[in-house]
Amino acid sequence: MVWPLNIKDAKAVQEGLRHKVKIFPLSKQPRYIAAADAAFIDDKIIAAVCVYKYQGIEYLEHEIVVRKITFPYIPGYLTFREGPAIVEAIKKLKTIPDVIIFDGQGIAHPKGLGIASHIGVLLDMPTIGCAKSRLTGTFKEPGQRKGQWSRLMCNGKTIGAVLRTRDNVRPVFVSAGHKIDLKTSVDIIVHCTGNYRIPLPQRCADMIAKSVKKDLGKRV
DNA sequence: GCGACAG
DNA sequence: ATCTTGTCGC
Repeated sequence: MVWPLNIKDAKAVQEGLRHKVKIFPLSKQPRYIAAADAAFIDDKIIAAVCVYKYQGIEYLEHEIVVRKITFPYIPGYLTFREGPAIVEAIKKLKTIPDVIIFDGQGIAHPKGLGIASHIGVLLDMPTIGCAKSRLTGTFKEPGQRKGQWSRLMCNGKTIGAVLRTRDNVRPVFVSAGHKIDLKTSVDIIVHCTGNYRIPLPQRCADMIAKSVKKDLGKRV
């Protein structure tokens, strides 16, 4: 798997993959669900991906990958910065997840190819984008109660959902990644939500990445 | 040219 | 994302 190292090549890659994204409902309820996230320290990126059993949201396993950063953070090109390490971590898993949640957008992206959609196409797996803030699109503030959501719009099209995962807290931005649709994505995110704003598997990946970062920091 | 801008 | 202490609120 080759990754571009500059904006020019990255744009070409996005152009070649953007039309390969497929949106349709998940055929069956997932058995295993995973989530990925990353942390940074010096010139390295720490990718963490954890797998949960969908029924009852039970933790099963996690994998970690640490490698050098090869691309800067540029809005709209997050995949090229975090994708390489995250994909490696996903490939190390013993349990193949039925759907993967990403900390970022799915199709709610300027080119319709956020990190969730991009990696979904690369791995040919169902993926969901669950970002903590908006990248593109307009919306009305959703109701203040957990579970309430409003549509994220772009050119008259619904590209995602602004979902309240807890009462009176900032909403998250959910969008279909690949091989799934918005309704199913929202249902899954709601199912994975405990008493925190961030879905449990995603929160787990975040904590693991940060914990590894802490260890790498105190090099003994 | 100006403002926006996932992590 | 990351840098950072205490602090207000459920």
